[in-house]
Amino acid sequence: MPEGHTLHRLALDLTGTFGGKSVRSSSPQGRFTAAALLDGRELTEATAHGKHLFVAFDGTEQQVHVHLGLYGAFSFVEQADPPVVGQVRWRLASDSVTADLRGPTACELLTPDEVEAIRARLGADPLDPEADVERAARAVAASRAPIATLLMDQRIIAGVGNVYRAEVLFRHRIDPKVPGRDLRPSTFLALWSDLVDLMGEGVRIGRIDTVRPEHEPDAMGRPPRVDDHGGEVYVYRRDGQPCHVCGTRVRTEVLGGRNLFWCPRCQRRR
DNA sequence: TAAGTATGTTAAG
DNA sequence: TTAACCTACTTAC
Repeated sequence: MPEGHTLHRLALDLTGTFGGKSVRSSSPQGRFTAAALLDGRELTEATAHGKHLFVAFDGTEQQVHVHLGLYGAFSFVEQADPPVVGQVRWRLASDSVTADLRGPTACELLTPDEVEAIRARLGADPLDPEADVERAARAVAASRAPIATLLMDQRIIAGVGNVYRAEVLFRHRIDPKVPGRDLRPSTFLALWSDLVDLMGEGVRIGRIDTVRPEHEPDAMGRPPRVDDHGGEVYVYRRDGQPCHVCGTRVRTEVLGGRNLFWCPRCQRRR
């Protein structure tokens, strides 16, 4: 379930599990041939920028670059040598833990220049305290594209995916189709600030929860509500169902090749 | 068994 | 703008 929070959490998990240890590295599926070059090396650190993961090893400048794509995932098991199930592109293992990577769009060993080239084309990451928010704000203010498209443009904001964009726009009652240039700068900064909070929470709890306490069903004596993807949300994939705030049916439409979800009543142009 | 779906990106047209 | 790609799981037949 890979939006930016997933990758940052993964970086923490990989560093926590394997950091400072020599690891075994292999590609059971065979498609990551460079895996063998890392076998026996010490994993120094894993880091994330947006939806990209980088894994560094002792004694080489090269890093493994992983992009999970739509359905790539790591799975951790506390076993030294579990049987391989399915298509395992990359297996990392210590004496006691094995991490298997399946279905990534990218899993490759890159030179420092190649790593830098990827980082250079990524925009501000809400999960990076050093992120250049002003640069992102300028790009948004200069664009005629809908804010819903801009939020997912990784060159502007790195790490936001389809769930966070729908949810953060709902939380701020913004019409997804408002052009970036028509958005007040203070509104964009409020969106950004909310993304910092929401995605930080996503890293901590490992899923996307965006519903404010006052809209929690628990507060009204109803059972907790968790959507298919495992989090609690206002509009994402809730098309046809009543808005949690006003009861209007949530709408969906394909925008820029992705499914957009919004409440036509709560999110009106103002 | 087959088809459809998914929190993404890239390259071709 | 569309298709292609990587995988696992759910739903339809």
